[in-house]
Amino acid sequence: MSLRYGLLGLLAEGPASGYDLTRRFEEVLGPVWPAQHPKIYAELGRLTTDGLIEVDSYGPRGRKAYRITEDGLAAVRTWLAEAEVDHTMRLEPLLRSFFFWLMTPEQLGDHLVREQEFFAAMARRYQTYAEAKDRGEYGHSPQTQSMRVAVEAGVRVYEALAGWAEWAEWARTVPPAKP
Amino acid sequence: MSLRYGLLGLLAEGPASGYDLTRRFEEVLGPVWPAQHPKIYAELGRLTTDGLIEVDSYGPRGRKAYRITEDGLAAVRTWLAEAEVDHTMRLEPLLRSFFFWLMTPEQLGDHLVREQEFFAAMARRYQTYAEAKDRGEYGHSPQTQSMRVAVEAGVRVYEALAGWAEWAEWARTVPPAKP
DNA sequence: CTTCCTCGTGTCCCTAGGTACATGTCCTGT
DNA sequence: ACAGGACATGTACCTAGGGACACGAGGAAG
Repeated sequence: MSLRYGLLGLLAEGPASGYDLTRRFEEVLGPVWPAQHPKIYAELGRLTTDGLIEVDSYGPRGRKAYRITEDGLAAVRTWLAEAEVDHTMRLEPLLRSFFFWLMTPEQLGDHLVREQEFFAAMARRYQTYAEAKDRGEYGHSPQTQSMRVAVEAGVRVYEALAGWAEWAEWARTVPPAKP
Repeated sequence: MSLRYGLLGLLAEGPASGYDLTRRFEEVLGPVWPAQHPKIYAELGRLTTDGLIEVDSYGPRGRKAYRITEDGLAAVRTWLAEAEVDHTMRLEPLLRSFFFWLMTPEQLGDHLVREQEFFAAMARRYQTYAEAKDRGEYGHSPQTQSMRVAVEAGVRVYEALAGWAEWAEWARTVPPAKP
């Protein structure tokens, strides 16, 4: 159901085509909620049938821009305010960490360094966005303020994971003193 | 594919039944990789066919304990060492944050407080595990050391999210000074 | 002795996610 | 003139996830 509300949420900002939404999903929402174009086009069809969105305009190359309806706006708002938050976090790197003891020290060292670098790079990337937003590069609309909040989450979570990988590498190299 | 390797990883620690594995998944791996029993039993069947696990013993009430084979152990090790890490993180609370601007201030305040409490409680829960492990309550086997590393990730990520929710609430109440 | 809970295995089916395939258009640079 | 890339929409199909349904056995407490 989250894809549905993700699309409605994006359309609440203004009309957009399936192609636009696909790009926004991969650029913006990608890391927290991946969605490929086949799913998006299919869901747009269903949303239209349900009257939550409607075609706003037709453009070149068969482009169809959709607009959110009153019902659609009400539906996202209800979801945000009333639907229970799903806190499950599916994170393969953490699943793997349960099985680190099956790796050789060299493999593990390698792995942790690469993971640390990956997470640190992601943290920096979000940090850059955050700074651009704080300089006002994207304006001060409510939407960009929400975006800023989301970006902050990215910075903090990726920094936490980078710190964790570093700590794990340290804990591996310097094992706790045995009594 | 991760469920498959999750099961193999758990079986690498010793024989277990589908029921055991279901409980370990929901107690231990649950927050990072949920799996329900129907999927687990089905995957155990496939793993047996592929010769990666075999039946270790039969118990009361039709209980079947499985044991990992040499091939199975090799398969997890290969996965850990060679398979590309999937970094996608599917996190509904962060998806929602992109759409905070659609909520009323009261709804958002409420939501953020509840989220902050949830994440803080999770962080405390993992902190408790971590402390118990550091006191040596679960021994010092390689498996528990890996578990300790995984738990540390839980503590750090949930603390980061709790801090984020608190920051968001603060940023909401005290908006940045406009130039 | 019976009731109830936990243990224990499994099927069915619907929805969601993801890859591959298919097709056509407009614009830009050479 | 034409080649290549970005724009744009869609179908088909396979796998993964998750809830509902189904059934039965063993053990503990009353």
